[in-house]
Amino acid sequence: MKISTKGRYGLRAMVDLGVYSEKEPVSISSIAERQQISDSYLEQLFGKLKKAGLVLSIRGAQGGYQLARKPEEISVGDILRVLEGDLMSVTCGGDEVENGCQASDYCVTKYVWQKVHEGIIAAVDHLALSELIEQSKGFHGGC
Amino acid sequence: MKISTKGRYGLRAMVDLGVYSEKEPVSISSIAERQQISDSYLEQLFGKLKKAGLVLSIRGAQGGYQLARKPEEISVGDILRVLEGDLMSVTCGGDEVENGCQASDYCVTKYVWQKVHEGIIAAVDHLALSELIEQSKGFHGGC
DNA sequence: GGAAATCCTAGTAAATTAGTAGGAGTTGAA
DNA sequence: TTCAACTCCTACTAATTTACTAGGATTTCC
Repeated sequence: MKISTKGRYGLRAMVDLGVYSEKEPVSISSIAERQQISDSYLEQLFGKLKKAGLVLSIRGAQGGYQLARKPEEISVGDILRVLEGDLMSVTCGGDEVENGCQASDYCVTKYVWQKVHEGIIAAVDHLALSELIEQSKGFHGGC
Repeated sequence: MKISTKGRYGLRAMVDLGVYSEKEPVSISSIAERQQISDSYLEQLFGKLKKAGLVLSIRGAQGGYQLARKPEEISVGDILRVLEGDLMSVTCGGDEVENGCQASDYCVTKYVWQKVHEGIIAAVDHLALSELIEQSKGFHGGC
């Protein structure tokens, strides 16, 4: 159970974007350089983020990306859900009762996955991107 | 971000074990049959569970497995940690500050992974296997 | 017109997951 | 004492997912 690079890189990139795109759009390549992430990989992530309506793009020279909403209105959960897919997918049961669940399957364990899911969601949805951006602004140098 | 079959199967198997092993040891094959899981795959999982001290085994004919502790003293977290490895590993920073963390890496995001980790742990460590066993006993039929 | 950018899709190497296979060792019971 | 029912162990493999890379098409400012 771990977060993939999509989520890790993507979140870092969004914080970066929040810090640097207040006035002008920010290009993928500048984020990539600052964050030490491959250009083309980041491109893909921003494709998803755009499709999900979290960022907006300006094409052509001097173009780039900006946050689509105020960073207070974007939660970390919004970002991770786009990049990681469902956070904690509980296949057994879920919405459709029909599929998957065999007779001998104790669905008791489903309760566990729900609890875990709730724990993750609580952590991630109550945290706004703006908080990370603020922290990041007052933060210089290594770890 | 999802739980693998190791965690899902393993947890179900442990509940099954709790239900059926009160008097006699329970064989892998009987669990496998009830839970519709491959024998040899389950074997591997029980290898780990045994090594971790969560179950104990009785070899030879009429042998099998039993819980090593009272189910109230085994948390779901104990089980999942054994089977899934660390729940939510936060590579950046973590214990060693030295490795991985480059100059341009905003460690702000590390805060997020800690929060998520705490959320998962809270859900999973405060839930005893016994609770699932009880639920499961009063539960017959499909989902 | 050309450079700087987004956009889009396909491919691919590496890692992980999920599961098989096969055999060696142990033990209770017929 | 032999056999069947077990655990134990480890190596192998197929499928899936992850983490990229590559290359080109399109848009737009200067």
